[in-house]
Parts: sequence; structure tokens; C-alpha cells
Amino acid sequence: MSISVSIVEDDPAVRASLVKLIDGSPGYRCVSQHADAESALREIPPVKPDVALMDINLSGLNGVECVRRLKPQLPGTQVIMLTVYQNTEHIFNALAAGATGYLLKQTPPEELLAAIRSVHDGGSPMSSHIARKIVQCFQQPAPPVNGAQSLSPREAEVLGLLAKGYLYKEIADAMSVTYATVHTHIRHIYEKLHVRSRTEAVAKHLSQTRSLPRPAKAFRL
Amino acid sequence: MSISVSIVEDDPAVRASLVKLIDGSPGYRCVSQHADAESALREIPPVKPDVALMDINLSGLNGVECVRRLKPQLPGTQVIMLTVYQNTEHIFNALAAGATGYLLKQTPPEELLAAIRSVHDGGSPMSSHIARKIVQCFQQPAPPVNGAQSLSPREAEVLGLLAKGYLYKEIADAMSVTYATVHTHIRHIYEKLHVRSRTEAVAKHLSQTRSLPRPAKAFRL
DNA sequence: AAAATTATCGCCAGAATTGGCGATGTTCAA
DNA sequence: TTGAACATCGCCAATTCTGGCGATAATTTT
Repeated sequence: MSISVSIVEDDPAVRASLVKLIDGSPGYRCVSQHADAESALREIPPVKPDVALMDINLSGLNGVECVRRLKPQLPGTQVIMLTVYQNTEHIFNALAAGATGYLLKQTPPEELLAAIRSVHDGGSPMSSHIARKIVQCFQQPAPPVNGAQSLSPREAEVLGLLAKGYLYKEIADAMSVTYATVHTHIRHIYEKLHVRSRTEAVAKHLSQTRSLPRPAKAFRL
Repeated sequence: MSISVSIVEDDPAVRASLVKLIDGSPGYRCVSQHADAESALREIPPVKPDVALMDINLSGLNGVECVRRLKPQLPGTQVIMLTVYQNTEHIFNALAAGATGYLLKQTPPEELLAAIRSVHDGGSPMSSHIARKIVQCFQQPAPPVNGAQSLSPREAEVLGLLAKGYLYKEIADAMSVTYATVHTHIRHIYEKLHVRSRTEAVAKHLSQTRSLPRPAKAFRL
């Protein structure tokens, strides 16, 4: 069974050549093409393609938004973004919106076909450099503003329990020390983090222990 | 100039074949080999290889830890993890520790060489399926259990300020209502979120507004 | 029209937190 | 060896939160 592909691309020439490539390759067939996000949102769901190639730069609703709305209706369809942008923000937004692959428009035809097969086969096609950007996300070693770095092991432990909503007394029990000691640790924590309440300390803590990448501002929303 | 490679692999046979592959290929040269993390940590830094192939499963200190300690000393060296494990936890831990590539041991020789070149060239080599796992990280949708959905607009507003560490009185001023009203809103918030303190409410709030992926437990440390 | 939800206000008392000030002992680096 | 950072303990008072109980009014839903 060949892989069914939908194409969303506003440039008629590019779109035509994509259709030609897909339909001209055995094992692939183009089942729909769309010049803008709006029509894509209307017409793609009934078609249920295996894969969608989505230009990221559409007039009107952009490709990222289009994916965001399309994906919930078509969880089985894998979306590959096509773009000229290689910047981190775009990449993350697209992936967060539900895209599975991310290719540059300059990708040669054979690779594009390989990517379509790959994404259909459980992979996430992307250029090597884009992969690196994503990997770097995991490495951003919460570098600078980590007031928490200066927390002693014991203090960090207290903060962890504080974040779970434990009472001072419960923390004391959990750590086998007295209430007074917990109290003192917490005072030191507040000093070091420059906060004045449990809530602020926890907020700071959660924003820093955040296990994962916090790539770009873009992500915060 | 050929790419210098260090190899860390405890199985002598596998290590030997890797060395043979590297040294037998033009454009690559193996500059050191190590049977365990400890000797790797001692011997690799002076060598400053372009690329290090690191078995993830070493006796003693494991490969991930080895990378974590090596990378700060050798920011220019790109590390590719070699492993039989394909599970998410290992992948994330390795990347977070500073690895740039992640390949399965079953990777064919030519691909391994291509990966070494790729990582040296600014890429992040990894199998298509591993890439997918990483991408999925960015897609983990704000989970369903959003008790916050039932919060009224006003309550949500209060919670937001609560999360910033505002005192009841400050929230009252900010919202131009009385302390009593804030107090009531907060009581309702606690009921709806099933929490008993400001800290718990804020923790819940932050964990849900969190724009980004929160991959695995593994990440929490 | 009755009921539920939301937003607003109030009192009171117990519980928890915060902060000021001080103390002892250990460990580790200068 | 002297100081700095850490972990431990203590007292006391002021502030802040939490929860129980109740109330009015507007809006929305049923």
C-alpha cells in the first residue's frame, strides 16, 4: 500500500513540483493539495492522509497553527514541516504544535521521499543540524541565574519537601531533625534565593528543577 | 585533516572491531581506546579527540556519568553514545549529560562512520526512531487532569497572583477587592484543586501552565 | 421560577510561617 | 590554625494562612 500524502503549500510552483514528485514516485501518492491553512483545515480531515507536508510560512493562518488544529483531529497523520527557517524558535513551536518532522525546503527530492517514508515508519526526519538544535535543548545547563546552586545539600532537600507542600513539622520528621533545624534551613534558603515566602521559593525551585529543556521564550507560550 | 576518535567500550571484541573500523577508514583515526569510564576520564582529556564513542553500559561508572564528567573538560569533543537500550530514560539522560549523538550498537559500520562525520560537522546523529522519541517530548500535551479548568476566571486570576508569592492583602489591592474576598476565592480554589495550602496550589498551577515537555521521571534527577 | 455558579463581603480562632537573635559542633579549605 | 560554610538546636513575637460558618447580589443554567 502506498503512502498517502497531503500537501499544504502556498506557492503554486513549489506545490506543483511537490505533487509531481510524490505522484511520480512509486509507493507514494498525493491525495490532496491546499494553498492555505484554512482550506487545509477543511479538506484534510476527511482525507485522512498518512503524511502531510506543511509549509510553515503560509499567508493567513501559519503552518504551525494549522498543525496545532489539525493534529487533534488526525492523530494518525504525521506532519512534516517544510521551511526555510532554521531558527530554534520555529522548530520548537512546530514540534510542540504536533509536527513530527522538520525539513528545510532545500532538501533534495530523494531525501524528502525518504523522510516521508521514515515518518510513516515511526521516525522523525530532520536534518542533522536541526537535530543538534533540539539536542542542545536538553543540554542547556540552567546556567546563570541558579541561586539554587548555592544551596547546600541539606537545604536542597528541605526545599524539595517544601515544594511538596510539607509542613515544617512533616519535613522535620521526614529528615529526622527538629522543627528548629528545618526552620533554620528554610531561613537560609530564603536568603539565598532572595525570597520571602514558601511559595516564592517553590516557584523558583520548580522553574529551575524543571527537568526539561526550556528552549526559547517562544515556548512559554 | 582526519577526525580523531576515542573509544570507550568494555567489551574487548567490540572495542577492537570499532578501532579497526575507524583506523581502517580514510579520514578517521582512532586516537585512544578505553575499557572503562575511570581510565577514560584520566586518559581522554589530554588527547582531546574530535569525537568520542561511548558505550552506555560500562561496569563501574556508567557511560552517562562518564560523559557528564568528561564534557565540561572537553567542550569541543562531541560524544556519541553507543547502546543497546532504546528506552526514553536512557536517551534523555545521555543527552542531558552532554552527549550529542545516540546510536544503537546494531548500527551498520558505514552509518557509524557517517554519524561520526555528522557529529563533527555540527549534526546530531541518531536513529529515526530515537529522534521520534525526542520529538514526542515536545508534544506531551498538557495532561487532561486539569482541575484548573473548573476554576472561575476570577479564581484563576487569584491563583496567578498567589503563584507570584503575593500576600492576600497584596492580591486584594491588585484586584481591587477586599481581603475577605480574596480569602474566599482562595478557599474555593483549594477545594477545587484538592489542596490544602498555597504551596500545593501553586505547584499544581505551575505544573500545568508549564509550556514545555516534562519527559520522564528520570529527568527530575 | 428555582437552582447553581460566581463574586463579593464579614468574623473568629487555631495553625503555620516568618524573622530576629543566639548557640554548639563538624568539616574543609586557605 | 583560623575562618567559612554547614548542620544542628533553641526561644519569642509578629505576621500570615487556613478553615468553619454565614451573608447578599448578579448571572447563568436548568
